Amino acid sequence: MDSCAPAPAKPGDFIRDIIDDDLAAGRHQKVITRFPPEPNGFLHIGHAKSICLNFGLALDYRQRLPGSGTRCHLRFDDTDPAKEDTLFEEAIQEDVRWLGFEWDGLYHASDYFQKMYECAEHLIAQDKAYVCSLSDAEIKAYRGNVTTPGKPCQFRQRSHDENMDLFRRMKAGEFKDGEHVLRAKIDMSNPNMKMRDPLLYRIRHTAHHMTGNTWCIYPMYDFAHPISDAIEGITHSICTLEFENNRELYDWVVDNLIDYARFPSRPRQFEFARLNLNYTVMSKRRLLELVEGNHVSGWDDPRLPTIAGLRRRGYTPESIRAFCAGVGVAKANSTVDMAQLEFCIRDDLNQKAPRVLGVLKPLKVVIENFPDSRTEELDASYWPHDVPKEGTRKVPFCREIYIEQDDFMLEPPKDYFRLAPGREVRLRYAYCITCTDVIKDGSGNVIEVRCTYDPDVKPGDNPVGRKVKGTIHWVSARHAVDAEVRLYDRLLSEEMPPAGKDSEFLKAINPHALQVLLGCKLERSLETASPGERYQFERQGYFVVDPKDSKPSALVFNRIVTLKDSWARAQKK
RNA sequence: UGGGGCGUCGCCAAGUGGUAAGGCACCUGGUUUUGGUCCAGGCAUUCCGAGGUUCGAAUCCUUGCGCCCCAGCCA
Repeated sequence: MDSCAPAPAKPGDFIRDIIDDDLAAGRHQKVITRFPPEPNGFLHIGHAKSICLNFGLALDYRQRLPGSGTRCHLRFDDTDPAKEDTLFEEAIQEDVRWLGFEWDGLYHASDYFQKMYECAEHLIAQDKAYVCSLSDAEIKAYRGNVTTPGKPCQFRQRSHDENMDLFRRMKAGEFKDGEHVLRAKIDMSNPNMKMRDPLLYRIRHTAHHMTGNTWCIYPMYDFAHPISDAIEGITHSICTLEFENNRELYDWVVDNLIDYARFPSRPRQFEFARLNLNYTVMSKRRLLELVEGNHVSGWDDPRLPTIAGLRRRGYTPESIRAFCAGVGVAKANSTVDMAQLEFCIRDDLNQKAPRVLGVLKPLKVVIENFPDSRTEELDASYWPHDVPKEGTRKVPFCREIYIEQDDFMLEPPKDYFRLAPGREVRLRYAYCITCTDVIKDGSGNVIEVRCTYDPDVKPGDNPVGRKVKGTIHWVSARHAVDAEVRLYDRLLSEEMPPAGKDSEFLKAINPHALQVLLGCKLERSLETASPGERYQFERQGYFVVDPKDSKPSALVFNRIVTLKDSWARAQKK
């Protein structure tokens, strides 16, 4: 803020309202949040919403409460050794940083395994937990269902001593996976199914990527999460709506341990609606299926809504943050329109991406009255009049050029103002040309267009006495740089993937989500474009030099997003 | 069916008893050497429905309806 004008009424959201209230009531003097991914997959744009919320909260309140210790942790929720991996942890850290956030402390739930174990023994000592030796099928049966209360099993009566002995032997590795579990002793007939003596620990003879073989019993999420939060002094533990039922258990765990464990805070859980986007999939299961089933090239495939995918697609962190801010934080389940995300990247790149000329589907044009021996070097601005930036390059103009196939029509409709037999168009930054003839192949396809140019109208000038409505892009045939261009579009061709539990959604994959174009003709200046650089190919869209596959000798561009195209939209009607 | 949540424009979303913000999308028109950008205008007499309280209700009460979540030794 460099203005002394009163800050505009901040949008705010219900979480900030709660925090403001907590601060005003003196319940907290600082705010500590955390972003707690499980390292078993890549982050996607839904996580970005949570990241922006949690880290954003820390940033905002640190400003308001300087020196208070307000912060946001990154914590890996690594309580299930079978699914988690260091590989994912590295990718997650890279993604969080790329989005523009830095954590105040990196933690693992596994850092607290010893403490959690002690808490479990404490609960046993307090008769608040017991070792249950039912099979998983029996546990399920005893739990009842949403309309039928569960019922206690015989093991619920075990003595403290027996429970303690069994639990210690579980830890010592005396039992096989599944033989016993530790459960909270709460209420088997509680209307909230999460409270029907939930499992706290299970036996897993599996090496953990952080703790190795130190443990063969691992805490469940509902036990590990509140304890981790409380140990770290988290004040506001923000999660998604599906955990609303778990909040009662979260509170039970904290309340039953807070005096014993002397937690530095009494954290509270708050739930907000996770992000859903149409024309794509966001669930871990579906993303995993796409990757492992080789339906995409990997976690960073530009068709995916993963952070890595969006990054490779050419999205900017700023655009993703703007998107998250625009979407807001609330409690109603919702599905945001992909058009909103596309708007954000166009809006950002409009100011950031230099304009260049590139012909994707080339059609040769010969300008008959332009000498073959001549080359003109024309000035072309990198920026349109409305972007306040300086910079130009020279583009060579010759007798033979390429234009876009879509910019020529044999029998154009009246409102088509590009090139057609007898029609005149302006070549961007160059001359006006008139089509005098076309050359077709054996099957009647136009393979070359013959034109003449008006030497009296200098590049940059307007012809006198007539108006030339259309301007098209072009590239000098002799100077063009060949490139591969990957045209990306929405992952799915349907707004919502079929609901099926299985792989139904695969049928909704948009076959045109990736179209590879070879032999595209780009202007000479792009020869030295380097990986990660973004450009606007005028009249077509925003493109990025693929960070992985592009080589100086074999350029590869990814289409980030098309430009809005009111002509194409009008055509559909 | 028990419990927990949620229902404001096509999609998000403010609003917390004083007479429906904003963004996206869409539609009009203008500017334009990008059919881009930008600019101007339009876009909910009504807030899931029905009653009620009140001078006044999206906001309070009652009662329906709809949708989501919970029956993993996943998170």
